[in-house]
Amino acid sequence: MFSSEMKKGSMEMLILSLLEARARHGYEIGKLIESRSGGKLKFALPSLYPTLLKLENRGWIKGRWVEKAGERQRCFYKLTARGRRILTQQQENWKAYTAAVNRVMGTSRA
Amino acid sequence: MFSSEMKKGSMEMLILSLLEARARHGYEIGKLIESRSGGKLKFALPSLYPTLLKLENRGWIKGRWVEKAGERQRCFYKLTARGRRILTQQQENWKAYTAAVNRVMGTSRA
DNA sequence: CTGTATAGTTAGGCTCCCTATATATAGAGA
DNA sequence: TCTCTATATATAGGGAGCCTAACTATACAG
Repeated sequence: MFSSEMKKGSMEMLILSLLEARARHGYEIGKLIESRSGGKLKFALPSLYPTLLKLENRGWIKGRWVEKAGERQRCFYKLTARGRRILTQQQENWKAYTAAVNRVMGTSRA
Repeated sequence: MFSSEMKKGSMEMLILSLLEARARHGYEIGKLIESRSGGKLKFALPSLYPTLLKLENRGWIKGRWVEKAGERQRCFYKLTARGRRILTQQQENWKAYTAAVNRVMGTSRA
């Protein structure tokens, strides 16, 4: 639905924000973004996994592999204390950014 | 102020929207985005000029070189009829996108 | 005569997200 | 039985957008 250009920069914030409530695995995060946006916002799954690793390397999330009998193993990620602080920053930044874009456009007819 | 990743995809729409009122040259567009956003939103000038050429090649804007005595020549771009239609689409798309992102984040605590 | 604002250009590079492809398991339908 | 779909993760290679560095050139202020 939306171009990949427009979506750049928002995947990180969305992942962090979905992990705020509880630990989730990659596939679930991808599906949640899609369903909660009413199918409008989607990210390709192979884009998601490297991003999760990157966020873990930064110490913003922490993954734990879980293996159940007769099930494929899955990695559940949870938000770290640092990730929570970063999320707050990113959400404030997002608000300021959309406000700035809207302000430039809103006054364009002046 | 904002990361280059976050800004991806918005430069085009902002250029088109600033040309809605009247023809402007590249430098003016860059400075207008900065001033109208209260200095928060900035694009590097060398990024602006190739984007203007790209938009012209797509037929969304039309440039005209103006030379005045004792002044450096400047290229004034104006919005074409097609560019005006594209702008409307992009603005609707932008609204839908920000709404989708906010919806995913807003329900993240559920 | 030096610095700053104006105005535009070229070159090279980084990051994000994409598609294509591969692996593996479970369940539904023909 | 065979195929398709959903679940779940990973690697490789590439396109697009914006960045910085460095340059040309004019006008004006100090």
